Amino acid sequence: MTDLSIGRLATLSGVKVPTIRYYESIGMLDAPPRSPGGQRRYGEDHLEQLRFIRHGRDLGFGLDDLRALQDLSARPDRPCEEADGIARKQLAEVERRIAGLEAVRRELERMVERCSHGVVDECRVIQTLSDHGMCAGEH
Amino acid sequence: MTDLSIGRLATLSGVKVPTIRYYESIGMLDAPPRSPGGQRRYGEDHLEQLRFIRHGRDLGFGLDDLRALQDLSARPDRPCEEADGIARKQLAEVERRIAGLEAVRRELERMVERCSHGVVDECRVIQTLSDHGMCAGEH
DNA sequence: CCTAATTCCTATAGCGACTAGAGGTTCAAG
DNA sequence: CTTGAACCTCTAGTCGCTATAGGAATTAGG
Repeated sequence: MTDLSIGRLATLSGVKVPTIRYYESIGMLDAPPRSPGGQRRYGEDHLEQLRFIRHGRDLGFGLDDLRALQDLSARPDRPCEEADGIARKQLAEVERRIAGLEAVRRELERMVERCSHGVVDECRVIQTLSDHGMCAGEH
Repeated sequence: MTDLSIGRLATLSGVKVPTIRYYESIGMLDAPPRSPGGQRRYGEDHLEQLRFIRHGRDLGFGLDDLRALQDLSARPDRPCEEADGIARKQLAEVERRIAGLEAVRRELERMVERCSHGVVDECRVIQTLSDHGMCAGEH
């Protein structure tokens, strides 16, 4: 029975100490038992739980979605439609964000490429931001 | 001399009314004169300024960067190096974000594709989040 | 066993960039 | 002149943390 301090758990999970306490405070992570002096003492199960959250966050899931996915993973006999739906929704959102950022990247590239390195008055960067007509079709 | 209400300015600029007031409160947008009853009355210059901000926000610039760019655009005789630098920094940031999201998209696609639509216990979505080994190399 | 350094505790406030709501006032159309 | 939409200020909330203050507990070394 491993007996991890919060700092050790932070190192092993890649989640910072204040973030772990924050997760506990909002009910994302189970509250662990405490040492005689009142410090948190975690076990393997907490480490698992925290890695689950961490991985989900890295994939861009919101904490609400992760709570739902956590609840589902605790009920292995239920159909996985809901989990699948959450993942698909997230995939769609990520694709939407990529598409938006690609458009942004193209416009930024045009800005930067055409910059003549002269004075502000002729600067493509400032001009692009000022001339709303150049981007009217994009948003 | 156009004399726009805040609602009209919001419609013309695509920036919401509370956001316009927020921009004024943080000094992003010049405070306009007021009607006898105390309501804001905007001119063309404010519309220009707000469109500049809006366009910059759409391109992902932070308000600090936009403040700097605004200051530069008011000094047309200065070299545009700084503006160029801000734009390049933003382009790099956008490229970084796209790369991250592409990796996320690939992992989400694997999750969703392999979902067998069975029960949670065999669900690829939940498994992927739980099995940290599957993603160890990616973050 | 004692001390010093490190880690831990709670509680509160702040970040960016808004958004929402309450409760009241002004304006413009009919 | 009335009505209802739009406006006003102020405060608090959103998301997911992060930072700070002021202490208490733990651990490593001597």
